[in-house]
Amino acid sequence: MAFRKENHTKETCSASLNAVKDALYVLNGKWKLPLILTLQDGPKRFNEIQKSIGDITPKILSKELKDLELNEFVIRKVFSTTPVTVTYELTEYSGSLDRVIDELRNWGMQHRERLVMNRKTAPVLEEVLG
Amino acid sequence: MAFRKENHTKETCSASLNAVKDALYVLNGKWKLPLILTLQDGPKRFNEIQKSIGDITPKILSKELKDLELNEFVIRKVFSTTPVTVTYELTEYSGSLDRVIDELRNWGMQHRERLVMNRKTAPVLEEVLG
DNA sequence: CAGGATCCAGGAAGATACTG
DNA sequence: CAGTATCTTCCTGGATCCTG
Repeated sequence: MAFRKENHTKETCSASLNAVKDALYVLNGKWKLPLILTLQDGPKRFNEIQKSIGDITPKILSKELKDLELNEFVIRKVFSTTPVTVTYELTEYSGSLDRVIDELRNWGMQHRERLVMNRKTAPVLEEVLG
Repeated sequence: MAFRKENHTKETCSASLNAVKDALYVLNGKWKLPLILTLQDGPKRFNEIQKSIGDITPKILSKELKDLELNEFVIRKVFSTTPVTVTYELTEYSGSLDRVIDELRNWGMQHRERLVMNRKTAPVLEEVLG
């Protein structure tokens, strides 16, 4: 129970806030999740990834993969073929996200159902899902 | 265990993805979390909120509060005093976020520790936390 | 093939001023 | 007090072209 009253000093509170922001930050952006998902099929090469998630430009893909590398979710392997082959694959550590993602997914599903049941339109969600 | 291999069809996968995106969306942005946190102290008025989280402009605060209302995390109450008094307070439903936030917070803390231990600088996190 | 370089568009957020 | 209106700025991400 994060941030509950009994433990609600400024210090613990802002520490908690920062931790949550850390977590949100590594998952945020348009491509992080799709990238992680597609790599769960196994190692893939740059162009394979690009095809599999469609419409991502090389620049963005490159940047996103570097982010994922920095956070140790993805490992980049270079093979000295000609021309060189580069593969990206998920690390074991990336599995630590499973619990978080699972929680987000469950909450997200019930939230959408709730809004629909209440016959409220939810522009914020519609925007995201098209 | 989201997105695990055995259940990895395109349909279930993209449904899961969308649910996660829904959840991320409602928590995202610069002000959603700070706002929820400050309202955990109890109902507050517009200007009180503004002072308590510092540096948010009325326009942004107004918009963020409307988002939180749409998602049913916050309820707006108008009192016919002169001048009118408006309070914002958390709904019970907002408590459903506790589990999610808790999971995010725990993961965020261990992730930061991990990166520090590995002596990797983590630009992505440093940017966020200053 | 695997990316980097350059330029550009759109949305989120800030500054400032104003109103019922 | 509780916002709205307008203008500007910044930042993410996209388009296009280029190279070891």
